[in-house]
Formats: sequence, C-alpha cells, structure tokens
Amino acid sequence: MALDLDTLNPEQLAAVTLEDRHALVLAGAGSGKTRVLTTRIAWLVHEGRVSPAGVLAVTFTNKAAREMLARLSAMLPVSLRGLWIGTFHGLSHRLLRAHHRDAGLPATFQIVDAQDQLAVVKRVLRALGADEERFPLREVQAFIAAQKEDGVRAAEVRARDERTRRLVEFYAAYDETCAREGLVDFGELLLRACELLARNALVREHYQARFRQVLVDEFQDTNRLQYRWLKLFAGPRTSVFAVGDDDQSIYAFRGAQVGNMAEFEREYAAGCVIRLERNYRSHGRILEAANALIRHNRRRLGKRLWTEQGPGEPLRAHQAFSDEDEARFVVEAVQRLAAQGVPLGQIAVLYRSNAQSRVIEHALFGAGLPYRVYGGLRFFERAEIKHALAYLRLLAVPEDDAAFLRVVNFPPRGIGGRTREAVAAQAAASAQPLVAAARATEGRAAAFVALLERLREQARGLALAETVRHVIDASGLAAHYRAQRDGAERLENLAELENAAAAFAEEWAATGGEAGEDPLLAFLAHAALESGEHRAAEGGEALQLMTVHAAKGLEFDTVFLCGLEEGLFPHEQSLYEPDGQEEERRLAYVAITRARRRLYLCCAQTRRLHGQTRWALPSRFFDEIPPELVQWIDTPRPSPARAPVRPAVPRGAPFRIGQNVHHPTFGAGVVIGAEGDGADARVQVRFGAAGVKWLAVSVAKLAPA
DNA sequence: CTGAGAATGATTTTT
DNA sequence: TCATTCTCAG
Repeated sequence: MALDLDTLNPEQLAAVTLEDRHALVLAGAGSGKTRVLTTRIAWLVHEGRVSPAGVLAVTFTNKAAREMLARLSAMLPVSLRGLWIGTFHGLSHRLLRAHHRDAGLPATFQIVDAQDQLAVVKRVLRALGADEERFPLREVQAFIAAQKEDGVRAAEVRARDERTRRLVEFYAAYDETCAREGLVDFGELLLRACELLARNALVREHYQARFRQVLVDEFQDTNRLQYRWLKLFAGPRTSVFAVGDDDQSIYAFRGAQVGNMAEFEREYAAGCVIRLERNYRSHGRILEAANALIRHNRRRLGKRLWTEQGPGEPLRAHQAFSDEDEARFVVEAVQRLAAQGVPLGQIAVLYRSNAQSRVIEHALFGAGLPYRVYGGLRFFERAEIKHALAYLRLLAVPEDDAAFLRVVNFPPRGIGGRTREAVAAQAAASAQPLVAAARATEGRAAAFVALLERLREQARGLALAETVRHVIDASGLAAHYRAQRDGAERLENLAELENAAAAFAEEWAATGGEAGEDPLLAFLAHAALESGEHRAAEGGEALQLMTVHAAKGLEFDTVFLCGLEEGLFPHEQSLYEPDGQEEERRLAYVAITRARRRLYLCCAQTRRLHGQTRWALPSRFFDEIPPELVQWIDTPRPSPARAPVRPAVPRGAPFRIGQNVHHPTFGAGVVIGAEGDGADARVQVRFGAAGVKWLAVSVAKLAPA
C-alpha cells in the first residue's frame, strides 16, 4: 500500500491535502476516518512539508495508535523514528520520563491504574479517619479522577459546601501520598505533562517548535485536560488536525466534552470544517435509520451519512415476551444465518449493560453456538499478574508503599493487619517508606524485606524475562498457585507474563528504547499503560458479544441490538444526567452504525434484573426510526413508548423528569423529581456545580434548555 | 491471621 | 440475582 490519493473521495482528498492550517474533520461512522488521518501524515511527509519528527499524532487507544503506525509504515518508505504517535497517556509518560526532574517526579515514578488508585484512596481515607458511610471510597475516587480530568488541582477546586471541602481535603491528601511515594495515576500523567509545559518555557518552546503537525483522533472524546494538553503542544507555527464525530460521543461519564469540538472550531478551525459523510460500511436503510434517530438530538454540529450502496434488507425488529425469549430469538436467527453460510465471526450481539450477556450466553451455550464475550478483566488487571508486577515494582523501587502493601502478605506469610499497622505507624513517625520501617522490625516483616533484597540481588544481571521468571518462583507466587486447586489458570497467566516480558524486551531492543532507561521500568510502565486488549478482533469463528461501548470503532455484517427497552436503553440512570438522553441516543446511533448488511433490534416485555422481574416498554428509539424501514417479526408493531419510566411531573406542570433546564443563577440542570401541581408544583433539579435543588415552578425562573 | 457467612449494591470504562 | 466486599468468630 503506497501513498494512494486516487481512490479517495473529494472530501477525503481535501482533508488529506489540506494546506498548512488548523482543521476540524467531522468524520461520520464508516467514512474512512483512519485512512484519512494516516494518509494525511503520509502525504505531509511525502511532500516534504514536515519530517516524521515534526509530527505528533494522538489517539485514545493503543490499538488505534498501533494501527496508524502500521498503515503509515506501509505507505512511507522512510524511517518513522522520531514520529510521536501514541495515546495521550503514553505520550505524556514519554514526556515525563524525559523531563522527570523538571516535572518534579522521581526517575522511577510508577504509573498506577484505576485499581491501584482505589487502593491508595482507601489508604488515605483510613489514615484520615474519614467517615466511609458518608464518603464511599468509590465516590471519593471518582471525585478525584473527575477533578483531574477537568485539569483542576485540589487547591483550585471551588468548594461551595462542607461536603465538597471535605472531598478536597481527601484529594489533597491523596496527591500528597502519591507525590511522596512516586505514584502517578492516569489523570496525573496528563496533568503533570500540562503543568510541565505550562510552567517551563524552555521545554514548551522546544516541543512547540518541533511539532509542526499535531493530529488528533476521536476528538469528540477529549476531556478538558486533553484539550489543554493539545493547546500546550501546539505552538504558533503548529497546525492542528482534529478528527472526530460529535454524534459518536459516548464517554461523557468519563469526562469527555463534546463541546470541545465546537470550541475547537471557534478557537482554531474557524472556516475550515470538512465533513466526511459518505459511508462505505452500511446499506442504505441502516444509514437512514441512523440518520433519522440522531436527528432527534439538538446539540449537533450536523451531518448526514449517505451511501452509494443500495437500500439493502429492511431492519428487523422483535418484541419478545421475556429476556429469555429474546435470547432464544437471537439464537434461532443466528442459526438461520449460519445455515445460509454467514460466518459467525461476522455477527455481533450488542447490549447496553454487561448484565444482559448472561441470558444470551446461556441460550447460545445451550444451542452449542460458539461465542466470545468481550469485557471483564484484562490481562494486566488480573490479580496474579498484579501481584507479580508488585514484586517487580519493589525490585525497581524499594520504597513503593503501594506495591509493598499489595504483596507483603501475598502469598500469605502471616503478616496481618496488626503487623502492617505497626509498620505503618513506625514509617509515619520516622517519615520513611514502609520497607525501611519493616526492615527495622524483628520478625516476619523484616523477613519479607530480606526476601525482597535477596530477590533484587539475584535478579542483578538477569534479562527481563528471566527476572520475571525468577520473581514468580522465588516470591512464592508459583508455589502458592500450584498448591491451589484452581490455580492452574493463574499459573498459565504467570507464564504468559514471562512471555510478555520476553516479547517486550525484544521489541525494546529493536527500537532502542529511550536512552539510558531501565527495561524493567519500561516494562512496568507498559503493563500499566497497556492493560492488554480485550476488544474484539476481526474474523474468528465465534459470535461476538459486547456492550455497545466496546463495539465503537468496529463493524459487523450482522448486528443484534438487544434490550431496546425504556429504562435499559435509554438507561434510567441517564435521566438524572445532564444531556443524558442525548448521550443514550448517540450510543444507539453507534450501535446501529456498526452493522453492514443486517440489523436486528430486539426488546422484551419482561426482564429479570437484580432478582426481580421488571416490565418494560419498547425503547423510545423505536419511535424515532421511520417505520417503513423496519419489518416486525412475529409481533404486531408495539404501541409507541412515550410513557417515561418514572411518573412524569403531575398534570399541567411544564417540566418532565429527565428534561434539561436552565436557571439564571444555577445554570444548566436536569429535572430529577417533582411533586405537587398547579401553583404548588415543585421540581427537583440537579445542577452541575450547585448540586441538587428543589424549586417552585411558579417562582423559579426555570426555562427548558 | 484466616475463612465463612452477612451485607451491599448493581450503566457504560479507550488510559 | 449474584458477585464482590466486609465483619466477626475460631
């Protein structure tokens, strides 16, 4: 695959060969987005407009970064050394390793994933004697992560109430702990990188002068911090090429700001917005359904997909009596398709929430149909892997308290809470890391430290994979799992970790790595930043089961979309979130646009959820798809959904639950409750910063938003 | 310190 | 319903 511009459509070509300026590319589903992005880079380099070292290409996933790099290497005969391509986190990590002193980090700083972060938060809350009833662990963690995603440090949080002030204290203490122990969480990677660039003019100017072309993929998923990150890398002579699709923004709950697209257009790309609306994936009816559905969203930049393929088959819809019947319907339809020769790997079953997979799996298993479920724990997130990694971290950084606590008693060696508390108290009193305090004790804790020191001594001079092997054996992990009845799989995973280390070391040697860096440190960072793909791969012999979120970016010949019911999809939780309904609709849009040829839409009248049987109406999304596109199977078309899950506001009240509203003082909010009617009507509204408030409809200047 | 039962709470999760 | 987390007795 050389650099081939002839097969690009006019819009793609315009984007690829755009003059040197900022641009926003609105790339619809299946419009050849990745191809445009990679061809753009190849074109810039090929034309001599930029050297590979002048390119910064940012993605969200490692998979996307790898794919872009692979395509680029195929298109360009030149060495791509010096090209910075990777995830926001991977690139931030690279920057921070190179400038750790300027960033105020130890050379051996460790990356903690969400799991590790939770453990640190827990430790901090315990140390502060926090009321864990009032401040659940997960909420505190979410608060800290959300603040970082917004680029806000503890000292900068505008705390209006007592509760927030307390949360800020936890946030500050958490950051202090991380700083003391040399730990950096995902948000911190980006925040530190931003602060480094913002404060250090020398570093900033160096990178701004170097990167003449900045390209961003999946721009609709960027959060506030990532937007800032991009602005800091983009100097006065840099062109930013942002590619995204506001209609596929489905990660607001993780801090993504769809508004970044409009903001970017205003701030950078004014007058240079290119729309890729020609779709190469789906048949006409599927696109029409998607277009019709998404038109119900109000906040859009606007886009309408089209295709030169014919209309194709009608969409098929089915309302089953129960979730089990729904699963049976899927199984029977899949069997018919399989009999027609459709490969199972080209069929996907999508659902809103993971809990739905159980029933479907059960039915598939009963029918003997092979399937693969995506989601769940990934390789580097498995307990046995995290344990092994903790030992490795302790080799690299003895003073890593988080790692210490994880394995001090694993495998069990009789060091319980009592001993740990004593060691922790000693460490706190002498302002030392836990290892140092433990070394000074008599007994088991000291013996553990001796074990660590022995391991470190023995690992000296060993290759990375040998070190991993040695640690697994000499730490007692291998023996522990060997003795367990169901430890075989865990042992296999540990063996796989050794393989992963070997593969990593080889890759490391081939690319040279960063000068002077320790391969063990690099491997640990790799493990944290790339927790192992668990997303679907093309082909295969098995049916693919996954959430709609996990399906983003993928495509299948046939898609079954299950559980299209009010309360499930759109999910009832979304009623309480600002713009929740629109996000759910975008999610449905993503689901629909995954299908190439056949799309089945399923719902059930009853569903077992949390042990109870619940009744549900067909999703409102059915009403938003033109009926002439849909063929109902075995079911007369159900009556329109309309009725909300919760009772609506009493008669005559102008607001419905789930509705977005605006208040002159509190700003944007969403109606989450109501009582009374007429002159007494009151509504409960959740505002962003101001929190939840009850407002009298007749008094408050509340307007629909 | 450890294992067994109770309590809990339960969308989505690229890094 | 069910999986994970927490508490308490041995």
